[in-house]
Amino acid sequence: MQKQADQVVQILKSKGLRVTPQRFAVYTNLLERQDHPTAEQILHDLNQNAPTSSQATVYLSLQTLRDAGLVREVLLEQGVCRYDANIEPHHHFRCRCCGEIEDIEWNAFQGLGFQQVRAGLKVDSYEVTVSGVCDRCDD
Amino acid sequence: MQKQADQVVQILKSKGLRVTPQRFAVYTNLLERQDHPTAEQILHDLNQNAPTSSQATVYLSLQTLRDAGLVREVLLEQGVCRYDANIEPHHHFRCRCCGEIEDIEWNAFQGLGFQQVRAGLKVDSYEVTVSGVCDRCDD
DNA sequence: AACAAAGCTAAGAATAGTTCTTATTTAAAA
DNA sequence: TTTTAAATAAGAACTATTCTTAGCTTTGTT
Repeated sequence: MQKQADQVVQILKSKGLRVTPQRFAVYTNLLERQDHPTAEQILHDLNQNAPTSSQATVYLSLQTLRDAGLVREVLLEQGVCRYDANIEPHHHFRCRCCGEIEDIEWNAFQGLGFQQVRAGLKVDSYEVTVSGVCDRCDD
Repeated sequence: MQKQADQVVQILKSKGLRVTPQRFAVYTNLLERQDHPTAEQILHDLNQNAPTSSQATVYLSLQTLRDAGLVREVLLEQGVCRYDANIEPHHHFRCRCCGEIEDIEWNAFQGLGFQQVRAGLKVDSYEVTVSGVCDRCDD
């Protein structure tokens, strides 16, 4: 566990970021979770026991981590910005019943070709967003 | 042109919506555009010459049209909700330089299979979001 | 043609999420 | 240590969206 913490410190430093307790807390919180929390949820989670980060700091930390490429935003609902510390390329599934978002591994959609995208567009990346019902809701 | 207006009226009525000037204006504005405007842009556009719709009415009209399945929301940037009157299944390309969003026809990604999505998930629909640089920016 | 009922709109207030401002504090390099 | 550039806290400000309430239009019914 201590080792993991050291790794996180190294990752942050390698991106040229100063390792502050707040920034560290935001990032490790995201790394530990499997869900895709909002800034608000992270703030609440961190301050549950003792106050550790102000609202502005959480928002700013998330922006900083996003700019450093350590977390990504997930936008699937209007007005809701979620965060994801899984920066491996992957896709998302969203249950239209409970709203839960879960990752889909990258190679679930092998063979996606770009032959027919019009010529002028230079493709950097892409992502598939799947909508449906998960097994928790579909009983 | 008059004919198109009649068609629009018929479409709205077929969804059980009353045809008010404001709602009609919002919908035809969206139908005429190739881009993916925000509520704010539509409001501005409609009120450019003479005041025709209040802010609340535009927002509510868009919600109503969305619930009726006549327009869809496009969420690709944090805090920005765009609207699209193209309800044929299709994908989106977003230029990371100018931010423009353009449609990609549905069959540009034929052969997407769902074999490897985990068993519990029931897939209703999906959509590919492509990020890159368009030819207006890449000179 | 007039009426009633349901639904719609305007205007501004309210809300939610996010960002900004400024003074203070702190991590990390010298 | 000392320095200094960067980060934080607190609350104000801002932006996009939604709500509230009163008044107005369609549309179905007479």
